[in-house]
Amino acid sequence: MLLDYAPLGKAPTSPVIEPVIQPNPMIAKLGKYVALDIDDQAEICRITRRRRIMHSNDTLVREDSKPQNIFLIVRGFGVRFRFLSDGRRQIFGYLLPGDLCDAHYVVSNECDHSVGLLSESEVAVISTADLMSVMVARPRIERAVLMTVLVDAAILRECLLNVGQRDAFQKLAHFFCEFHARLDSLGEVSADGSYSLPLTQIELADTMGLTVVHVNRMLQRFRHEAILNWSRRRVEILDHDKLRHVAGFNPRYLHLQGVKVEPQLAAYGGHSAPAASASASALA
Amino acid sequence: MLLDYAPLGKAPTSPVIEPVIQPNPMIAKLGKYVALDIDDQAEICRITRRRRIMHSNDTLVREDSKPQNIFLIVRGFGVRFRFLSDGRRQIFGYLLPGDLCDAHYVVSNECDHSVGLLSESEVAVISTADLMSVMVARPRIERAVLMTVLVDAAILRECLLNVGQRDAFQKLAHFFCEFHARLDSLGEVSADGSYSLPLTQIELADTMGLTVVHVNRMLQRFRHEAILNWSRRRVEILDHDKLRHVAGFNPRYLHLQGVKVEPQLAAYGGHSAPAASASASALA
DNA sequence: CGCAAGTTTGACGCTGCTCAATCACTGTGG
DNA sequence: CCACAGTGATTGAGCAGCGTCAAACTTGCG
Repeated sequence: MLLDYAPLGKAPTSPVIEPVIQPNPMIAKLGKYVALDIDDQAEICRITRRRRIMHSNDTLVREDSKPQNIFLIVRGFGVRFRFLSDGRRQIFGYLLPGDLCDAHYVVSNECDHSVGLLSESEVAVISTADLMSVMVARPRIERAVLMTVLVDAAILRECLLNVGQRDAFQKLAHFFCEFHARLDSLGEVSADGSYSLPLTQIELADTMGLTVVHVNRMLQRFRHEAILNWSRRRVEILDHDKLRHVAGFNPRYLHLQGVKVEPQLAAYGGHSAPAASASASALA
Repeated sequence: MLLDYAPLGKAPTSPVIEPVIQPNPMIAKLGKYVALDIDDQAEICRITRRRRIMHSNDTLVREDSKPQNIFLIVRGFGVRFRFLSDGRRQIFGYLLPGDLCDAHYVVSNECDHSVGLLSESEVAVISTADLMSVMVARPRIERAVLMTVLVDAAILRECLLNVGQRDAFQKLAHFFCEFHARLDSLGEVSADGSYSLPLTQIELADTMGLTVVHVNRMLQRFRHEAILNWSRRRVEILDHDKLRHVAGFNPRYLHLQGVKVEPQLAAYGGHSAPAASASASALA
């Protein structure tokens, strides 16, 4: 459901999409939930201007630290996780372009988990103070952030269901379905249905509460049953129906439904000069 | 027990603490995160005025339905859960007095899970339209709702860690620690450290992804090791240190820290000076 | 080229599941 | 007042899914 805030800018003079200055994945993401007006978009551009290129295995946020900054994934792939004292690790979820990592510090600036990167990534560095003041000044942005947090929670619930109730084979099937859906909505799935996933089997194991050895055996089973092929950081889905069936997958919880944005629109969901934005009109 | 006085009649007697006539668990809860002014509180009272007494096993929200109302637990005990097609059930969490069930419908009014009651409960019935408009009109309330959603997500992450990484004995230990902490912050733990928990072993099993049989055996082990006693819907902690040690429990994720409110203050909105100024400065 | 990280394989064993029966408690109706 | 049913708790025997340990192999990278 989208809130119908009236855009404050003047009405569009033509249905033609305005020229775009800067593609901004945060606008693309938040715009899925709330129709942002031109000033909202400008503010988002402003606070996400500071960019940094970071590398695989870099840590964005360390557990127990009190960061002054919040990060946004612009390009790349992040993980949320926590270690137990005995070395076991639970992965809580993955961050894709447009994902904020994370709004959580608004509650308490002490982190209850770490965030790392799984590939070379471009991140926007947002000062917490900036984000806070923008959220106070621009209710639509606060609402959109609330929405993303709610969707994250839905993903987390699904993950809990997965880890708690399904067997190893089903867990993996569900995992691959989820990433297919999420990456597809970002336009990151190739025409042949394959997608790149920069994880190791260790991450898969730590996501589902399994061991690497067992994950490996299940992957072999997927290959053997001609359902799916995982190799060199790429997932190739051979039989999507069978995969969905094994997983019992229902993408509803991802809340990607009607709002799948065309790749070029998503990329250009950014700051446009005088009139209503592409994403706002797509959502009206 | 909870009567519906209008709080507007009395003026604040001091510049810091604005007395609230009516004990309202939603105010108590939201007030932990954001300093609500007297008008915020009045609005909350207004939208939570419609009350209903409901029974154990009643369903508040059914998966796939499109509810027009959001419920708030005033007194009692709720569960969030979802069934899989083969009858397995995952419990996502429990709702205690003050908990909203749930803000989730703000994103999409279709529910991805059900909510039921585990004891006779008093619930406030809030129309989604009311909640939405109050959140738009009163940014502090929206912020506070965002906070509660973030805390819920933190609880969910901890639960995932629990289910994914710990063995059955540790899972249960952690569960009992969490409820000790949450109920303690509501003043629901007796002096001897015991608390009432209206669940069956079936619920415990469906919470941790175990079978009833195994849960039962673990409970016997807790008894045998003189750590904890579970009988007739009551948890009696015999050795709190040992329990915490087994669980590896760190209550940080609950975000109950400084803000633990004295029972009588909780009734009055938790609006004590230091906590209020702390969260107020966060908003400034 | 050589090392480190990740993947794959095999043997073995434990944690937790399945199935199935019995027991305890509570509320119901005759 | 008791028979009865329904729900939950408890027990036992047997077993399998997944973990552990250990080693070999493969890939990527400096």
